[in-house]
Amino acid sequence: MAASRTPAGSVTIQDVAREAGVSRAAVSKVIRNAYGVSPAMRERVNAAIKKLGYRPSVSARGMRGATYTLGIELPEFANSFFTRLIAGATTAVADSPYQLVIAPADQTHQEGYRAIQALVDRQVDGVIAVSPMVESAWLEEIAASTPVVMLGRHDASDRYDTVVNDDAAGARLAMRHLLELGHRDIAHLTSIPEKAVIDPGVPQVIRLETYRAAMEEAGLGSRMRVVGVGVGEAAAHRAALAMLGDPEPPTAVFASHDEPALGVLRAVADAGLTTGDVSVVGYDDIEIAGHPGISLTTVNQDGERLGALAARLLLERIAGRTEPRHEVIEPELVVRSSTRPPRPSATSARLRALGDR
Amino acid sequence: MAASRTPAGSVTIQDVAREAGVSRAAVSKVIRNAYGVSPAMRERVNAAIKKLGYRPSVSARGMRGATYTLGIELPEFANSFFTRLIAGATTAVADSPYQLVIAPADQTHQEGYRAIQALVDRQVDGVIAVSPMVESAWLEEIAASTPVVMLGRHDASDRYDTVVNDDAAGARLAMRHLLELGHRDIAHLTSIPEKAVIDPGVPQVIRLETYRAAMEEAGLGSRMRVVGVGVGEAAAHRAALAMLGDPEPPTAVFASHDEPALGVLRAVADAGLTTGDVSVVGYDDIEIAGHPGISLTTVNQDGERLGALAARLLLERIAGRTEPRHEVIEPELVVRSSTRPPRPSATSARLRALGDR
DNA sequence: CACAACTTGTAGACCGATCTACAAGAGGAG
DNA sequence: CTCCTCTTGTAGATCGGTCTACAAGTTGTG
Repeated sequence: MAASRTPAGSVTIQDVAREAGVSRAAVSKVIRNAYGVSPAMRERVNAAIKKLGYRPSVSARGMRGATYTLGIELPEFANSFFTRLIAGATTAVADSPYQLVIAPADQTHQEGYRAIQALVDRQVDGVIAVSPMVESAWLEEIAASTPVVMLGRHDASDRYDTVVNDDAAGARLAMRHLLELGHRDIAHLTSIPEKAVIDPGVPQVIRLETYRAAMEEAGLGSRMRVVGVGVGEAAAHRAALAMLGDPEPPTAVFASHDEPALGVLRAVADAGLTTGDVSVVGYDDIEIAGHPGISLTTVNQDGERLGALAARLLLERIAGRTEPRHEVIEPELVVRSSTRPPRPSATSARLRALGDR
Repeated sequence: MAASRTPAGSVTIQDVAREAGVSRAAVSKVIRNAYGVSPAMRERVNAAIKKLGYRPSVSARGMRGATYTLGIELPEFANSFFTRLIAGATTAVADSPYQLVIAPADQTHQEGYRAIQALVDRQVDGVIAVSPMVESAWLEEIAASTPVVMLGRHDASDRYDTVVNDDAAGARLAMRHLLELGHRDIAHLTSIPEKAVIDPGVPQVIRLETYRAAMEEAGLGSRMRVVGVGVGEAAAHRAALAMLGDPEPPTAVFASHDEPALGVLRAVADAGLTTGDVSVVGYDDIEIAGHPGISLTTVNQDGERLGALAARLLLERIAGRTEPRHEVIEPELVVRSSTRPPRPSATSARLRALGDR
């Protein structure tokens, strides 16, 4: 009952060959721009292709040659930073014969593996992956047969390429900004779940370590406060509300990403406070951060540039490059109105009152 | 020099057959859960599969059978409504053997065709598409060989399924809300570009027509004001700024999507006004709309539900259903603080002054 | 005990491309 | 004119699965 998968309309290379009066091999040569084709034959074949509306089967191609498909594994779509990557990659491959295909991976731990494997199973010619959580050894195994570019990984393997922004530098910018404004009670809200075991080299970990180092350097080691929430705005909102209810709440929060930073902003508003009371810094510079209603100070890592660069590296690998490349992009601090100098006395009094009730 | 595409590690069905001491056909049966397999053989084969780490090649499978791949064509990632669809579809196929794969299509006109075609070329078992712009006739041709579910299309074909929200009802909710607040000068900002020729049946068109009808019904036909901007927040921002500079600016703006509504909000802030001066209503209820800094009144069309429903319909089609199904989801108005009663005298005076300078 | 019906596994064609090896013909050199 | 090289096109193996047809064995029935 199910419709036939190859209906009458489906035209194969054989049909084109018959129409043009040549062999299958000849048609194959023409569509691949291979050597050994006379202009006359090329023309006849192209005419036949056009006339019949022929489209090569990617599956059949994949069995021997290339699929002209690049796979991107993405762990999250809610965070618009990730979607910027796609925009960058899309434009980078726009006038290549390659088609981009995205495999969504849920936040859960195993999903990164599943999605990348699914792409490899589908014979993509190369993979760009954004899961910082998968093991390096496993990736190297994949990379042995399929070119791989990893985004946001600081562990430099010589089997795959990496593109990262300098998370240490970015986090330093954020912390210096808060310290220069005069903040001393600076909390860090990280997307690393409490008590999770995680590779070092993951952006969040580097941002966390940089926070710690900056606090120590400033002689504020005793005032460090790190809250590990998972992924998502909602979790950050809850954690921030709890934090603001503390007897001694922080005067500034540095969040590991913009998304949780939005949650903090929401919590600040919910608590009847403003960013004059509690400064907030994010990381990513997602689109909405610049909106006047949000106006979040954050660290910009140019997502489109990262995505485009990753795509270019992947194309180079496919073209034959084997020496690894590891690109680092410099982040920039974007100061908006979510960060202000602290109001020491008034604020702490007011917040203490809030904590008491 | 390029790495071999099928390295030493690549294990085929033949290897598994040898390891288990059975035929290729037997292994094939086991992995497809086909009839005619004894428990003993199943066990041996599964053990061999596990031992060798065998993964079936999707390309090879695609040549005869299924690829267990569902394709989603998406025109936009910046708009988080679209990404919600993915979340819904992902959960809907989570415990099916199918893998979701997304093909990005740029905003430009031809891109929808290109992306859908790319998916079909890759032998996906079914397609969910969100491009309202592609021609129905072309889609029906595609649908003849590959099951298709269209999102956000009101033209009910009997060759493919559709899932839409009731755009007319949603737009009516928005308009009624503004009218009940007392607004009379209501402008409509639509993502339809000026002077574009577009299928009726496209959500934006239906929202536009509903706006017109509501204005006429309320006796405000002469006060209709429609501005066609393209896609994107920035374009809406520019258009809104121009509109607010008018001698007689509107007291409320109904935008065809949340994204341009954000642009209007930004323009309102830039002009030194608030939503007390100019009310704004969007459509989609994207995540950020609920944030206190934005607090946009909008029409919620449950993206996740739409996506999940589309995926379910697609799975049904793949399973053999041939009668078309056309699902309509009822939207809901979400009132937040971006809509307030108009301030007739003060506002117009102030705005007029603004227009004069 | 003969024959039917069912179960279990295999052989081999097939899907639609790519790609190697080679044949036929054209042009050039000596 | 012969031999060599280069160009142009073809035949046919090959990729890794699926699936049909069938053989062999097992169980049931009258």
